[in-house]
Amino acid sequence: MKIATWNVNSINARMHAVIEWLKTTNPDVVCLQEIKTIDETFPRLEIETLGYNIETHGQKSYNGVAILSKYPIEEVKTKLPGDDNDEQSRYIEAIIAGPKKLFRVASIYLPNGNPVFDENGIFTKKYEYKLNWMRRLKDHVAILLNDELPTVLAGDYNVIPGNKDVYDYKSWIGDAAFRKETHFHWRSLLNLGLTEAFEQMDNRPGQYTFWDYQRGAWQNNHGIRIDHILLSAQAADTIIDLVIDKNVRDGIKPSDHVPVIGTFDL
DNA sequence: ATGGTCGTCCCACGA
Repeated sequence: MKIATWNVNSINARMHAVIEWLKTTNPDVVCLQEIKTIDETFPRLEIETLGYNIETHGQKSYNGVAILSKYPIEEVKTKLPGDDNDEQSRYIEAIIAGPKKLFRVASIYLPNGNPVFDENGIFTKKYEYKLNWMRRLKDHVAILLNDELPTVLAGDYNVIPGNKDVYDYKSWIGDAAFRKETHFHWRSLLNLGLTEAFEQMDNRPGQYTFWDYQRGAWQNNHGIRIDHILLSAQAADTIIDLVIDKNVRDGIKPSDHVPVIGTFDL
């Protein structure tokens, strides 16, 4: 069972790359982020032709998440609890009826949070929104873990976990992805008992999932590791492999993120 | 030393 996450930075702009990648990689489940379209204009047909069921939680111009699955998708939820005024489409979870058992998957697009400070030196609404979103995610995941269903929480977390996950950590210390407050909430989430798939399976320094379009970041390997697969104990017990598919960053009209793919005995 | 990106949807804004 291959379960992947990929921030595509617009599904409609990325269709050529996405279709090529689906054909060559043949994942069973894909968590997409930044589809940047409403549900009605998601390019369903071409993806369904490749054998996928599709659930989307879209938004005009910004954000938007989706789950693709070769197996039936059940019990879809698109609201992260804790803020009734939150209009941003950043979360979708579902139960997948896999060949061996049921498991849960969530596609997560955690807020970027920059800029951190306003002109008066206090936290911006954007950074407060990020921190609050992380609190809400932790509270919700705590509830999800109660039913002991294998759970795979995959997405663009906009969090650089440690110094080894960025090309030059000193230049990132003030960034919303690397601040101490962000790291505090990240550890708090993991301390629920989640396993970071990359840390369990690989753990090498310099393994990145995002390279900015600007300043020749890809050519200079100025990357950061911000796309993650977090696992409940029941899912972590079944992981066999974890791959960052960095080759696609070299393709035609690439996303600035590359897929992260976990293989599971599920 | 400096400028250098992309997507959305037409204008800046978000990343």
